[in-house]
Amino acid sequence: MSWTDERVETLKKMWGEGQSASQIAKELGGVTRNAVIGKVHRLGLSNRAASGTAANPPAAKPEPKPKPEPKPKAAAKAEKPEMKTEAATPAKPTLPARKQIIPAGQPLPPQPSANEISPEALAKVNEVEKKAKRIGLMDLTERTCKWPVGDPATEDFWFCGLPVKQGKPYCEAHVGVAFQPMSARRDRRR
DNA sequence: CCCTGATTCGC
DNA sequence: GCGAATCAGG
Repeated sequence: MSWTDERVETLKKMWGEGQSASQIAKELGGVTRNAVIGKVHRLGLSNRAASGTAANPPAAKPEPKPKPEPKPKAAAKAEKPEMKTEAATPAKPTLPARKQIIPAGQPLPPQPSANEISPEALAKVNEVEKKAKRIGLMDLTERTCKWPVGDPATEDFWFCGLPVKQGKPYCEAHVGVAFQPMSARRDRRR
């Protein structure tokens, strides 16, 4: 793939909209986020306002930075910065979403009531639940999907456990059914 | 671990 | 000009 006018245009547009390099790369296809970033720089449209990272407001780049020469190559990597700041997470005592603790056999009332969720999203969830890690409450971490599956009062209860969609408590698929846009949720039918 | 953008440098 | 590898940070 090469940087055709069209592709560059899309790149500019998306970058302007604040899309991440990886998203842009995904959209364009055939390129990696590195390629996108590289192009962005070459085009000179780098710093998108004062972003959270790479702060360099005024003049502050007189660091020639000779050459760290940080490549011992074949040397074993027995070095670990290890900036462990956060201790282990002791598992959450409460369920992340939806109240539960309902005796088995009872008609589960709310639950992510299907029916008014986009069919596509539901289908996706069904697929995903086949590959789910099926982890237990104690195995939940910041990056595991916390979507509960099954009846908590039964042995047949587990959490999705797939990688979360960064920031969100659920994986891609479950985010889809968990956070429905108001617009899509309201009055589907018709 | 996941992700971000920034830089370098052989091609 | 290009972008993988690397770096630096969240």
